[in-house]
Amino acid sequence: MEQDCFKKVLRERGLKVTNQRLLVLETIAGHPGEHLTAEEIHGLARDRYPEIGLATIYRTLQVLVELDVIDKVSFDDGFVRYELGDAKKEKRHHHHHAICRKCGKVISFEGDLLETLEEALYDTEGFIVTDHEVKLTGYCRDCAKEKQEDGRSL
Amino acid sequence: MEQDCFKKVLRERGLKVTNQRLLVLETIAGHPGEHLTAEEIHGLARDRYPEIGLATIYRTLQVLVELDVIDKVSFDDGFVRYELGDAKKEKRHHHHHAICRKCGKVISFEGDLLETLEEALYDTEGFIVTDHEVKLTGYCRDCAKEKQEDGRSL
DNA sequence: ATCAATGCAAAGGTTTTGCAAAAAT
DNA sequence: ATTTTTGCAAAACCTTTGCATTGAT
Repeated sequence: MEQDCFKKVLRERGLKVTNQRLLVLETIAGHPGEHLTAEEIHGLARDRYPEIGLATIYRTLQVLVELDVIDKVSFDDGFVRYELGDAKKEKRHHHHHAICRKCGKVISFEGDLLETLEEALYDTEGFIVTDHEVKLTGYCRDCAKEKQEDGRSL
Repeated sequence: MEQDCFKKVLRERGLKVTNQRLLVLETIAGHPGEHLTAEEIHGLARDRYPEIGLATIYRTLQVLVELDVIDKVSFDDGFVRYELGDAKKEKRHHHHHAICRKCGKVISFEGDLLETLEEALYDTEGFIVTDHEVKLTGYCRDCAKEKQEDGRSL
């Protein structure tokens, strides 16, 4: 059970197991593939626990990031977003994102290209990689089309 | 001359060539390899142009990003940072960053691993990549050592 | 002369913090 | 019983916006 593991990790660090912390984790885990903001998580969590405060969400997210349970991602739209970390489950997944500069649409995909890079970084700098993110920016199919049309009309 | 090219790009888009815009670009160009925040750029720009306002910095940065002259990067420390874009100079450089989770140190390095990924993305999704960033998080040499020691002592 | 860009100050929106009350160990 | 965590509200923070003035074409 995923939850027991989380409880154990909390206790190992001397942190307390609270309903709020379990709920935040469950909320994120319940929306796989999405990139929720703190406020979105707050909204979802309140469905099941109406008195939970936004500050608790933020504080819990910090804890979860620190414990490597979730990852922070940012698509440069002014929000920090969170998604379930891969580190715990398998050795390495490899979630990457392509972000449209025009409409902001995010395409997620997987790929395994970074092993050699990460090894080289350890060899040359002694840097130990615990997570990675590949962020591609550009134009999605629809916006690329529009952009081409705009160019013609100008 | 880099500046004449920039002036041309501005005029092509119907934007005006102002001292402030030139100064912001020069400021960023004058600090290669650094990842300046808006406020840092403001501070540096004011040395040469004391009356320049922070709002102008932000507005100029937006323009420069839109013109592909600079790139936005974020190291999840609450600041958006800017660096000179590579797109203009050569076909593709490939600046990547390794960010220490503990001390925040950023190691920049280069690598060319993404061509196949970008081609695949175009083939499957029609997504046109204009920029990319590889962000590795982990522990730098010093912090990795500390972390190991912390673990022992607990 | 026209229209965009600037500077200032105020507003906006996300995230953090202080503190008393509540909950977990 | 002790210590952490919560919730609320206020504060802090970076960034954007409104508007009159200045500056570029």
